Amino acid sequence: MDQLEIFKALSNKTRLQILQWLKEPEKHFPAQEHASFDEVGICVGQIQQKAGLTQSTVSEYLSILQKSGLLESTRLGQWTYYRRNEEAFAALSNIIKSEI
Amino acid sequence: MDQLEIFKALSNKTRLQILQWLKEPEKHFPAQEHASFDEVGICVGQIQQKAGLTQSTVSEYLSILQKSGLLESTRLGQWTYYRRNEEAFAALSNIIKSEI
DNA sequence: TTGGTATATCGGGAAAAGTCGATATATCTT
DNA sequence: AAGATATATCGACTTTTCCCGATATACCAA
Repeated sequence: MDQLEIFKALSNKTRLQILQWLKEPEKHFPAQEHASFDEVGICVGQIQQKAGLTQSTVSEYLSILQKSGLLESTRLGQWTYYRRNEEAFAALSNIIKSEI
Repeated sequence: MDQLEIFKALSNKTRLQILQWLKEPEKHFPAQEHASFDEVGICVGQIQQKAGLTQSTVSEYLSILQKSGLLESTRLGQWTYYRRNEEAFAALSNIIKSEI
């Protein structure tokens, strides 16, 4: 758990927004055909549309969030789904309370 | 409480380090003549020495941390003392647990 | 009021992050 | 195998951050 890397990942408006959207997918995204929200999360395309940035930018943002540990990804067919890693958030909360 | 501003403030190795030092001042800094650790914190010069960066850089870093709310400052004579704002850390921990 | 010390601010060069379009890769369909 | 779709990666340009030296400001002491 690299604190610095996590804080860098969180230092961007759009990435913070994405994390919030993924907290309540059914509230922020239309139903998906090929996979369920709960199991694998949301695919890149849906997130990209909502973010209003280019595909390459959003793909990279998701990668940054994943490398930090805050998101997890699952590849299903031609789609990559991202979902929150709630354990990482809990751990971060504790780190701030006790270590930082 | 501007989350983005806080995370940006935390996105630097030296600034994270400073926060840790200020958590246990007596452990990381020599005794001060003009003020007590508990009441006002540590003066810029002490922090600068320990950080090994220039005075201007450290002064700016402390200002960034203060603007984010994580530090508070007190001016006493020609010295400015910085100390942690523990409430801000607690609030941040809660935000991560519940909002982000 | 002059000089000394502590801190803040300013201007700039280097490095990193933001963001894009183009292209590569992976997978599906036919 | 060929074309279509989804995602990842690359190269380039712009903006932000890092960090410095120089200078300004504030306060103190004589």
